[in-house]
Amino acid sequence: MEAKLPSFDSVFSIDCVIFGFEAGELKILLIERNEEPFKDWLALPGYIVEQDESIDDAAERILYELTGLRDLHMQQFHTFGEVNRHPQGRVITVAYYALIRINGQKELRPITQYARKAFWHPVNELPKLAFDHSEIFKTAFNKIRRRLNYQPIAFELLPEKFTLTQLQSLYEAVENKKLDKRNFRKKMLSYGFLKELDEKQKGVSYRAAKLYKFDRRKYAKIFHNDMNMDK
Amino acid sequence: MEAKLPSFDSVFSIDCVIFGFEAGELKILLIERNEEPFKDWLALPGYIVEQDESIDDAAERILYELTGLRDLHMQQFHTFGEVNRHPQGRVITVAYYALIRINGQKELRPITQYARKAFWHPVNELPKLAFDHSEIFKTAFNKIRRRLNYQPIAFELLPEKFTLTQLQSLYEAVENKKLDKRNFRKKMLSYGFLKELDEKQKGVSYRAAKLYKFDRRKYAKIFHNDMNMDK
DNA sequence: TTTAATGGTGTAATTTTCACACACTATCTT
DNA sequence: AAGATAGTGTGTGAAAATTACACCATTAAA
Repeated sequence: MEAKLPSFDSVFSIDCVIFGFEAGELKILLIERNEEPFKDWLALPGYIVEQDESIDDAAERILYELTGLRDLHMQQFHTFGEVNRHPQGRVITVAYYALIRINGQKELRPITQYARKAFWHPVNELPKLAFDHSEIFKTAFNKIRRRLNYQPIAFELLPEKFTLTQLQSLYEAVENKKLDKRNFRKKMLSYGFLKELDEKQKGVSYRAAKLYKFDRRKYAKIFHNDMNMDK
Repeated sequence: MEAKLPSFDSVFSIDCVIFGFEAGELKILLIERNEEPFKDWLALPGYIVEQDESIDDAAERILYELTGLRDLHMQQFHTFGEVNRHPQGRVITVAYYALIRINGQKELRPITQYARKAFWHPVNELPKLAFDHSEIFKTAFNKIRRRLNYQPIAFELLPEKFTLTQLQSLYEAVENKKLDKRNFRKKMLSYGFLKELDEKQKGVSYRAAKLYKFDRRKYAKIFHNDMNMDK
């Protein structure tokens, strides 16, 4: 290979905005940094891309190293390239998001020393984050807020078996407004991609709700072209 | 500034997908390359980002140098980071799109030697392009096709004063299907952001159509989200 | 058995979408 | 000046989707 390309001290990085839903609240995954710059600050999980890995691969690796999480389906959403966004030099960062089930028991455990810990934090009361991560988060949140209405992303945040009320409260959390219960149910069920199970909720001290499951096959059949849920 | 960042031979580039609309056809701007690799191939206008410019600034500069076009409102839409997308080394490219009025007379004239010429080409019969530019184009086209239905991007492609038939034929070109004239007009006018002018079309050999203008103020008032095309 | 908490259900009014056909007008041709 | 040509401009009814709205049912705990 000829070395015709210029050689700059330029660096690519990846930052991840990982959304989860727990106790009726939307949360994101943060780390506590253990290195300069911004040592001790809270930040999005993020690090530098190696030369011989694609950015998609890098995103997976970096998230794993900082949080112990693996095999999520991450999605690139924006690239941030202001000259001074990193105090130590030119770093362009490609930002990814993913939506996952928190599940209470999934252990978060940084593999590298670069992060001291990783934990879930509600999106409503986020502190100031390192670098331009607050802006990155805002962009991500706007993206998923829109996407919720035409892509089946809600089901990635809920347990595999969920009640209609849980589904509704997720929509309410993301859109930040109350929805009408009857209309919400009617509409969701009318799509035809929710499979009613024979099971009921357990361990609640009130009437147990039916459990449902998202049926990916039916969904794909119904919206076979692009994943268009609206209109 | 401490030099803590690793020093890789990694390069950022920008590629631009510039859409225009002329004679009922959707077109994009291509260049003929004058340098290896892919010398003599057709490609999207694109080049390498300098160290001291933001990626948005770089996009403007690069488009200007390769095509002579300036001051378009470009929008980042995806970053391509496969390891081997560039035969000479690691190059991650941030892709932008813009929609502009072709206007027949806008001169296209590369400033650098890097492109031999720049010209409009219909999107329907695109040849194979250099690098992964065919894929980049496809991604861009899908983006604007969706966006057309919830953002006022059509008006950037039309002359300032246009007829409803022109507007309709643009929608038909992008969505690739015929629309009903009466319903289309009724719907467009019902939004309330088209301003009917006192002028008529000129120089046509049939009944002249009324001209309309897109009223940005009214649009902003009605859909009080900001007018920018991302999110 | 009562209470507290949430689950589950239907109908009517309104709005939006869609399908559909013909007369009008400006220009060009002969 | 008469006719041909080509695109402009308009309304209605049917069907579908959206909204507003209130009460009884079930479970567990007190």
